[in-house]
Amino acid sequence: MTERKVRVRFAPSPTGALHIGGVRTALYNYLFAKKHGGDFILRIEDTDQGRFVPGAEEYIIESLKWVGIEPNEGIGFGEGPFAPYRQSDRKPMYKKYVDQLINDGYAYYAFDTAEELDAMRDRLKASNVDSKYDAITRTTMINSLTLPEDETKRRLENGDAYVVRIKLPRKEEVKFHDEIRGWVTVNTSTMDDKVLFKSDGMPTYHMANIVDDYSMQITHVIRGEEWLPSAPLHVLLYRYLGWENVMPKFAHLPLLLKPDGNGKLSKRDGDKLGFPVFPLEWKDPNSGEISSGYKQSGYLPEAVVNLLAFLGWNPGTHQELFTKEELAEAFTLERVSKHGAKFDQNKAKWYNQQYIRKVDNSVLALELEKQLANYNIKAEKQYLEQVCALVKEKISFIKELWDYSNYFFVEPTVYDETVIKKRWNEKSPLVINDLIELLRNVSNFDHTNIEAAYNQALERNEVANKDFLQMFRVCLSGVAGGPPIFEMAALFGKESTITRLENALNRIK
RNA sequence: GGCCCGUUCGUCUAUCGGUUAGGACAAAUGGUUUUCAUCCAUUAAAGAGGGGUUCGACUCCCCUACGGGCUACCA
Repeated sequence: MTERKVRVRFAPSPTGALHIGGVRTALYNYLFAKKHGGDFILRIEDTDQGRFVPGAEEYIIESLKWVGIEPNEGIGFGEGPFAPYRQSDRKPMYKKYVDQLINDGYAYYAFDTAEELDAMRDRLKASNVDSKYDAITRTTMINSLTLPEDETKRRLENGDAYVVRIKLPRKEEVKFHDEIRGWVTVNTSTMDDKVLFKSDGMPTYHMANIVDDYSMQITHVIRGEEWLPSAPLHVLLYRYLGWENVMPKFAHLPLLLKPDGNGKLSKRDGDKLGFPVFPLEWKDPNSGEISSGYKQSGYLPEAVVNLLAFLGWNPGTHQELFTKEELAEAFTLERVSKHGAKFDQNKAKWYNQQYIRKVDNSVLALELEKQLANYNIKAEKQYLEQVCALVKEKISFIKELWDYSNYFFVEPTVYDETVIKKRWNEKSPLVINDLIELLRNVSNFDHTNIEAAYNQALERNEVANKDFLQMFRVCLSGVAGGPPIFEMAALFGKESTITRLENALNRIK
């Protein structure tokens, strides 16, 4: 094969939300293309009209945009020189090649009805034989191989429903090289005469896939392992169409498995597993069921890219944090693992934490601002940034910003009971009163001065720091944990700090 | 059932015939933070089983077991 520009494609079907395994497949394609200075194409495989789900195509596009793995050609990303990129729009292109296969003796017409096919399968199953439409069984079925030539012609002219099936040799080894798994050999005796062209005039996946990859000059097919069994069929199609010299290289990715170790991750898992399986929130148009998305769950796209990249691939070094660019640089199909990977929530959380810490406070402030809007709270930008700086390393997900910072915006009305029960005593009101008085006289309300006033109040009442510090925190914020107390108070400001103490005094008894 | 692919700590994985089998997440313990989170240190944790090949196998071959995928006029 001559040196061709690397061109890869991600080719999902718009049958629902794109799940996270699909995003990983897209990512690996993207990384591979970037690594080799090639093109990454988005093609929509919608040959099954019955399974079309409205909104799914838009969802796929939005998802890819969110994670930042944008194709440079294809639906939703500027149609390139190989348009159209939606198989339903390419419908007229396929028939020609199907006819070519028939003329060359590699495919044939079949007129069997669904009932007849079922009957054949039942019959074969009953006699414990593999129930497939193959070199043997096709001789007992109704097709252009068993029908007289003029009868076939008559049926076609009459407009009878038909499909076109590939005519596989009875016994022949099909061998192909997978970039991840090495050589794979399958005998055609275990395969069946797959339908290439459906009675509704649409090609099946197998046919459309080969014609499109060929005509879009795809050099590498990087897809999920579920396609491995049909790869020999695809190899045969390239051969029969005379395209073997430009056949793409294949790489079948290991699957993403459910954490409980039972089966592959699927769209239907929705939220059942306790973590999102979709990049974006998805509302099923049929059931109305809403499934959460990584975005809405507070994941950063950079973290999703990084954690997905490591589910089935690793650089062979100890580095675990990679930017998209670094990934593209380091990525090789050679280092993709062969076995399925269970999704690990903890690791995902850890990745997100790492990325949140890297995010600039001003960016987090914007997110916090959005969350505050839900409560009709407005705050100054500078204040928001300072709050974010204090709480950022405590959170794992963006959406937790509010949970960890709400008391910066709303003065507490309830106080952590455990702490109060343990620490509140007859001296507490005295200390607080002294503290209020001392704080009133602090002119420069920064954390050192607050701390000095605090220590003075303790001394006056002969109270030990450890017996009161957390009490102080609870009076100010209502909760037992949080950022350094005096810095927190400094951010509240003098007025609010004093009000909070007064409120606590009135409410706690 | 048939065919294909796979199998290293609980999880993601490193190792490409010779290692005390390494790292990360999670866990446990201790320390720091007089809180939580962070951070630091420490601990525990793995080659599915059986045959070969070899001076020597986690690594190569075979068998078994187990896991996964496919087996539609779905992709």
